[in-house]
Amino acid sequence: MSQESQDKPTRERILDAAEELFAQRGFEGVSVRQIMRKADADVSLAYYHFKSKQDLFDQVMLRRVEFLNEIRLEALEEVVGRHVDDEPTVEEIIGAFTRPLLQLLVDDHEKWSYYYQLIAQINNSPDRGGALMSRYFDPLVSRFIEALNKALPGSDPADLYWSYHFLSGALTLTFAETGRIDNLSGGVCRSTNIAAINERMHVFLAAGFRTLCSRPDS
Amino acid sequence: MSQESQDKPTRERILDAAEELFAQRGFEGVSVRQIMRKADADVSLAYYHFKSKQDLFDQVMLRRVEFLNEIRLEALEEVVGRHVDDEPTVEEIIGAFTRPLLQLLVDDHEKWSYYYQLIAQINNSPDRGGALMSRYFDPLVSRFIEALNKALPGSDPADLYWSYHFLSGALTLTFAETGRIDNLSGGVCRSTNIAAINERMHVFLAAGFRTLCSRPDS
DNA sequence: GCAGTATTTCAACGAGCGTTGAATACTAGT
DNA sequence: ACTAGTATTCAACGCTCGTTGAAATACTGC
Repeated sequence: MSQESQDKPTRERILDAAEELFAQRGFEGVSVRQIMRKADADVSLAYYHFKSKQDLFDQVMLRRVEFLNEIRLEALEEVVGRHVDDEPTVEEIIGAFTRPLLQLLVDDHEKWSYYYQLIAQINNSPDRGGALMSRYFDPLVSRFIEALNKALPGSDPADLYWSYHFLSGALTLTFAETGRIDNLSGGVCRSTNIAAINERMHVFLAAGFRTLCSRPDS
Repeated sequence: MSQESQDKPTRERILDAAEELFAQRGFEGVSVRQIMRKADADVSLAYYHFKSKQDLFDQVMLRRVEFLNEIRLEALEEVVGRHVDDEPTVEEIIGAFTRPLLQLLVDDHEKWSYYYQLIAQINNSPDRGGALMSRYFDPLVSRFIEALNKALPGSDPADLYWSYHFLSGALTLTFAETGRIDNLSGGVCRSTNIAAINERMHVFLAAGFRTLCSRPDS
């Protein structure tokens, strides 16, 4: 249980409650009344602070996305700046893409885990998932793919985009924290073990990129 | 638009309509009335053929899962049987895991695409996704991981399970057909281009498995 | 202490929700 | 034609939904 009804402003309490519930049950799976019950505030306050349920959802998304894009872009620029004559490696670029996210999860799991779960659901939602993810993340992603293209010279663009697609799926399922790997592995692996993920994810993904994007032309 | 109200039995028409709508908007995002409107049948017929909305959802899942598990197990046994003295390669095993699914999508896209989208959503649903996926697929997945363990002798089990986790994320996002890669790539790649996926997915994933599961002990 | 604004409470609206029971139509077998 | 079972229609139940308007309160600067 998360402790609500602190001294936070009402608007933030609503956003926190909405973030958690939307993450777990989706936009349609949660009612405004349930959100406001969790935020410990009257139903109609939702419509004082936000225009509609949809607007509340949008504000939940927007609250954190800009910060995420900033720190990931800084991480990319950092690894690029570290190389003056040559290009960064695939591993370094993918690390810049994934590590800032994992670091936030380590620093403040309560704050970020629900948001990541929400992103995971949206990324895999056939309804409007593609459009939403593109709107919020594609400018950043294009920068990363550009860098990867330089690190893997002569790659077929389609190979690069499909590689990123596989990366995106692996990353967001990891953030969904569904507990399935806990069941499957009989406890050997845990969804919430960020250190274990941090050791492995970039290794797996960089190998995929390298092999798919460096194969001989077909 | 899919053509409903054919000469199919009512129960199947309901399942078809429910499958499509659940896939696109999730369990809570669709009402029984909407399903029955699409199935071109009276609302109460849903409760003649099924016990409840939840039961209808379960039957949608169960209708196809057994067949999927059968053909994928056969594909695995086929590649194992092809090797009498040695073990199948990682590529062959992953191909047995993914190719039957892709083949069905090629053979009858109308029939399978909504079901795959539903699986994609469930796999990334923090609420009950982990439990559902484990229930339906883990017996089969364990067989594949066993085979992969033989193909990658001496692997750390945690590396194997995490590798499968990344595979699962990449596979289900691909099945979600969200159209995001269409946006991102500016049309270079298309979510529905199964041939392009079939060329690339097993290459990317097998490289990930090999590299992560064969690295020196840390 | 008062004006004015920002926030919160209360009560209600029409609509759609999941679900049910009773009445009707259809399809065999005798 | 009668019956028995299966399939379908119709009307309705209590409930929750998203949203709104007006009244009440709390807060802020003068």
